Amino acid sequence: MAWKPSEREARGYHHGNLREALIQAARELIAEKGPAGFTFADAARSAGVSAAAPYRHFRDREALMADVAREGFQRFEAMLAAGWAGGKPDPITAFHNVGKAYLTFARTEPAYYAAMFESGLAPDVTKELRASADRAFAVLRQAADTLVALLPQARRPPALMMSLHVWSMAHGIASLFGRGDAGRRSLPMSAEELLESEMLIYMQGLGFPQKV
Amino acid sequence: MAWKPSEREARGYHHGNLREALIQAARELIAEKGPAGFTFADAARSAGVSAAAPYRHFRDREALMADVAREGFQRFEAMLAAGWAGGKPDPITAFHNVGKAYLTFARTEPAYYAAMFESGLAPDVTKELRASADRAFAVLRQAADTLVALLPQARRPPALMMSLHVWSMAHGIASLFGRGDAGRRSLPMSAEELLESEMLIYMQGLGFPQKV
DNA sequence: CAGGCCATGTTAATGGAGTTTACATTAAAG
DNA sequence: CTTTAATGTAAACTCCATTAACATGGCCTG
Repeated sequence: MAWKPSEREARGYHHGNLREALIQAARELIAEKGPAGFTFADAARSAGVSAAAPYRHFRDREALMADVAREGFQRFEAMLAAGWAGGKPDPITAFHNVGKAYLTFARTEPAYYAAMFESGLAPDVTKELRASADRAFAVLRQAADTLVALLPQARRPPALMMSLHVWSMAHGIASLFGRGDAGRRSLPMSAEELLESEMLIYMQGLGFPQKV
Repeated sequence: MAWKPSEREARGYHHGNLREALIQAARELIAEKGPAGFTFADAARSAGVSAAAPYRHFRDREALMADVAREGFQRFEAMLAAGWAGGKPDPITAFHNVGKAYLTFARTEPAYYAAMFESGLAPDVTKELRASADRAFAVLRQAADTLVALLPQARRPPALMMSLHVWSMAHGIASLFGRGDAGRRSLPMSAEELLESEMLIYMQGLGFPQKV
């Protein structure tokens, strides 16, 4: 009775990298059925191991979710930083690119995005989670620092406030219209166009010129 | 063997208004443990009936959630409309009051808000749900109509776009900073102040005067 | 290269909870 | 008084979480 000899042969008794495999499985399940749509046992099944195996790597389901979110924030940070591109070609264009990167991430990585923002996870269940989230926000914050420095000192808004404003715009649009999932609202324009125009008007209100 | 005679006497064999009682129970459970934090059976337990009773009123958990959300959108609409107050005392002030009402709703009715926006419910699982959501948005939309009419025709933005922008701001802030739940990020200012300043800058960008 | 440690998985057992079907009771109508 | 639809109940069934006891094999040490 050779019980699934191929699988066992393929990976042996030990999985080799179960931790990452579980995170990957969780991502796929979240993408399929939402952040509440999987159980610890489901993740184990998807990874091809017994239901007890995950306990060697994660205390419980929430710990697994927290690690998915942490990984997500790391990639998010990288994506926002790539959008900013050190302020090239000019700070204002680069700022808009950060906004685009935000929406691109939400659309191309809905599973990470859901784990990060819609899983009901407290931002500081873990020191590491909180830290990675802060690092991602810091990209936005630092971009805002650069931008306000372009304005005459008398009319500089607080950079923290400005970064919170832009974060709320991007997050609002991503949450409401950002994902391709069937159920979303239809729009007369794309989420990207919507955010672009919103940021444009906002920055006009702060007295930025359209271009540098 | 008088099994809980008092309760039975109090309501008789039939509950009388189980449907509403289940919605109420769901709200309390959502407020406690988040939109994923309750089951059909939990709701039944909270309402004081057996686990199978809810099936007489709702096809499944999702149908119950949809009705909570529908009720939520109705109250939401009323709250936004009260904030608008027909454009009194003046349209710009009234518009800001709509924003405040949005945040107030998110804070004072976190259960409704979660069911409406964070439950993973598709906007059109139900005709009624979709309709009630549209009616709530229509308040914002109509306020925007009134506002753009204040601008000289040459510089009028599309009112639909403007309403989507403001919706995304309010929703973004409510989602990120709006609830008192322990886990949220700390801020240098209140969510209300943040939204107020954001809308102010945005409207300045559109060329609105600070006051009428 | 042998021996043994220990991280990693497996099986099995237990307890608890959710869902669902078949049956029971009440209220209201004829 | 009987019928019938609405409303609940009870119990079977399935699945999940969790733990304990055992198995495997990679890798360090001598």
